[in-house]
Amino acid sequence: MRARPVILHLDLDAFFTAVEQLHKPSLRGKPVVVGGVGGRGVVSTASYEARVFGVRSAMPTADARRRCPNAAYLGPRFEAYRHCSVQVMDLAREVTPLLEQVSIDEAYLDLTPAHPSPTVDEVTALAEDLRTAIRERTGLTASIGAGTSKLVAKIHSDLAKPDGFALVPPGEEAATLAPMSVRAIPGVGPATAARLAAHGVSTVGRLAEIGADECVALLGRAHGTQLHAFALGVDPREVVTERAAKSVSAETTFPTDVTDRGRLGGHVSRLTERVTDRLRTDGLSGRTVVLKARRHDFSTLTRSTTLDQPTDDPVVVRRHADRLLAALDVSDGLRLVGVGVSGLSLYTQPDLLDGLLDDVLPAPAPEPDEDDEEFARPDAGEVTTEENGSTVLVEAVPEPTGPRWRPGQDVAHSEHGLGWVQGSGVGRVTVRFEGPHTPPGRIRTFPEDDPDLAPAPPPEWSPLVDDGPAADGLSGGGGSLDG
DNA sequence: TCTGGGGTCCTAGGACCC
DNA sequence: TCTGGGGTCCTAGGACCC
Repeated sequence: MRARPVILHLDLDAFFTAVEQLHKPSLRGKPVVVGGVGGRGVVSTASYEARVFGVRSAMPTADARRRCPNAAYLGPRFEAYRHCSVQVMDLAREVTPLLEQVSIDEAYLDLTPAHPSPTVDEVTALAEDLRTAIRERTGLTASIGAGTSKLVAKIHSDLAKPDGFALVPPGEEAATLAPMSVRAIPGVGPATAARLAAHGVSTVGRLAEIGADECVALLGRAHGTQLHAFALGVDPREVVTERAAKSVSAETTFPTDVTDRGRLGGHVSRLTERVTDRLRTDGLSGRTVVLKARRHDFSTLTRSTTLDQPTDDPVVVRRHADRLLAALDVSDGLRLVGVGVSGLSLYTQPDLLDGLLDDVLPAPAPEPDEDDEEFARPDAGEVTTEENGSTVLVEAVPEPTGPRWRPGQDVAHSEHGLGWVQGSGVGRVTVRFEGPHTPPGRIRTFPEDDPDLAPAPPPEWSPLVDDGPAADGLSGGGGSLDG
């Protein structure tokens, strides 16, 4: 049996908004919210300045705007976030190769390979050196938790936020967790917490006391067993560098509910395209096609079919998704549709039987497809593809073109240079001209279709450039995210 | 206030097989 | 004629996480 490892949990602070403040000097020290900016958008990340007003992740953006009208509301720029994430993870892998990235801004590090049994002081030095390297090389702040398991590391990176470090010495796990709320345990959400509360359990220590059997009776076999072990500070989960994907999916929420089957079919088509594109990029095929629908009352339905052979063919996936949609009652309107493929494997097999079935159950005829005002689409053409020897007519599926300019978007102007979209509407777009290493920039407004204005790639923050005191909200001690 | 999009894991019931 | 248990696969829904 393996000795207890030392595990770090690395978590970037308010990651999306931190990148925005890094790239947009005028937003440093100000409330910033990244998320959906449309009527049904929700908050992905609120900067610490916005959290003061009660803005939180997963809150409807409309609610956030009421609480904090003066914040900058920006759509996400995933390309920029991914780039920063890669830089951070590369720095972390210099500490240990045994790194498990769990999301764009989070990773577990097992120190064992390079440091088999480090002292508390050594772990502290490694973690603080990594935090310093991340700040100096990327301009971002990270929090780190350390302990003998993923559980205590994760809980303590959270407690260390923002821009901090927290360590639980070996042997002190259970005592450290005991006074905490059960909600501190990852996996205990509102429903589980309510169940436990109904039985008088609100702290981790109390959860440990009630015993495994009662835990299982309350929460089910798997969840109950694991949660009781967690409450005792026991977590045997290992850090693994790679994990195989189990499913690939895409979904979209409409600005207003949709009842028209033709339009729903058009969306299913585009979603299918996105899913199969990603399957093919990753060299994956899947046997189960899943259609997801959310109704006007927010209830969610899923319908699935499992094929004899795995597929990555958009024609095949779309045909099954269409059939699943056709069997659904949409008369009350849907607010969301999604398409997914699961039961993934690494290879593709020709879909012979599926082609035969197609002759018996023809796909519904494509209906005319108009679109919501917010997603006006260019004219759809038609293409034909060869499938199993017969020619099938397939509706061409152009991506919906969103509004031309999105808040936060990077742009270049032929005369004024690089900047970002502050807002747009009524035929105009407002741009602030600044970059990571300029002072806060000036605002100019242009016609929406100004030929001198074009989308631009994300800017890059570089440690080699000195911003100078005027624009420098980031260097030095705490960074821009405190408070 | 009215709820995104990408995932993972678990449960439960029914079909089917031995 | 009535009654078994276990295992696997499939489908649907729900909790949870970032």
